[in-house]
Amino acid sequence: MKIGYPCVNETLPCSAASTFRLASYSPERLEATVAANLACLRQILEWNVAHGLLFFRIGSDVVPFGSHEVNTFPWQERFAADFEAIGAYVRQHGLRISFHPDQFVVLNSPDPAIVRRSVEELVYQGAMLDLMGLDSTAKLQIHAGGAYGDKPAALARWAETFRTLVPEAVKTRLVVENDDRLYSLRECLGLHEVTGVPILFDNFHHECLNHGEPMREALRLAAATWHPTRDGVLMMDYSSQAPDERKGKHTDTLIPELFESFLTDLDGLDVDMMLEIKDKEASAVRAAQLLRGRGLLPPMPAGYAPPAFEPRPASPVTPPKKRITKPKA
DNA sequence: GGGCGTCAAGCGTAT
DNA sequence: ATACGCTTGACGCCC
Repeated sequence: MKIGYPCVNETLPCSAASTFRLASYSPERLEATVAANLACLRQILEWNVAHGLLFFRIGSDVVPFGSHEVNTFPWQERFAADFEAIGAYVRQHGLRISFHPDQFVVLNSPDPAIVRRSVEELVYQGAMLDLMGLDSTAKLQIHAGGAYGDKPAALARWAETFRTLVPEAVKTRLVVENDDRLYSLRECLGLHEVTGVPILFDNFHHECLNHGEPMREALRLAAATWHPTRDGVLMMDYSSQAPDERKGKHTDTLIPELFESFLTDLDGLDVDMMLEIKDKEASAVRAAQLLRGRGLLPPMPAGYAPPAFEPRPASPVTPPKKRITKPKA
């Protein structure tokens, strides 16, 4: 089992997701930003190894405007050696890597232009994994997309796009995650049956949207869609409901009791677990400690001391930030 | 040098 | 009709 967290390390003083405004685009700016992002990515991966966290989701903005037409900079060639060096580090330490292209990637949109841009974004993110020399167990994780008032037709469109418009290099890496409002685990499993695409399991989304499958059973249904050698072990996102917040909002920090309860449902199934929790590596470190205590992760080297994180206030003193409505002109 | 409006991209839902 | 949330963070203008 490998434990990880997405995109951002809040301990390190660098960011692997620096970007800039489209209006500020220049080749020089692009080159400098990618160089800084890759240098930081390397630092994050080293920090993770030092703390026993072997799963990481890289942010979509390593190459700003990576699939935008404004970006004609030959970043693949310019940074080939840098990507390869990071890939060598990943392989050396047995790290698992994923990307999660964001909400604009919609393979089942009725709008061909949206589908085309979505495929281009997947090609961009897949190319980074290719440049790192990682095998097909490194994944690109997306959702099934919109419903457009007719989910069966929308799912059929997804499968047809996958079959005809998604290049082979992306197909081998693409996985679909059950979401919390539209496409449940069961519907994603239907997509797997038609296309063979593995289903990335999100326990929190499954709590929000399901057909009565118990967690233990749901985990096994998803795990069965992953080919052991081609895809690797099941990737999953772990989170839980933020107390006293809108339904579907992720918790700010790991709630150990709920996590331990989830481990009961896991019941020995091997997974690589991404903690989608607001305080990032702090909760990942705690989860890893908890798992080591149960013998589910190997012990850290003698003398290892986990970092001390500032305990967060139990409830914010300031009211939640409210977006100010823009006054009409 | 702090505050805050705004940022490439889509979709469904709440109000 | 409009605003919001989603992996939100951080850019960059304004004072």
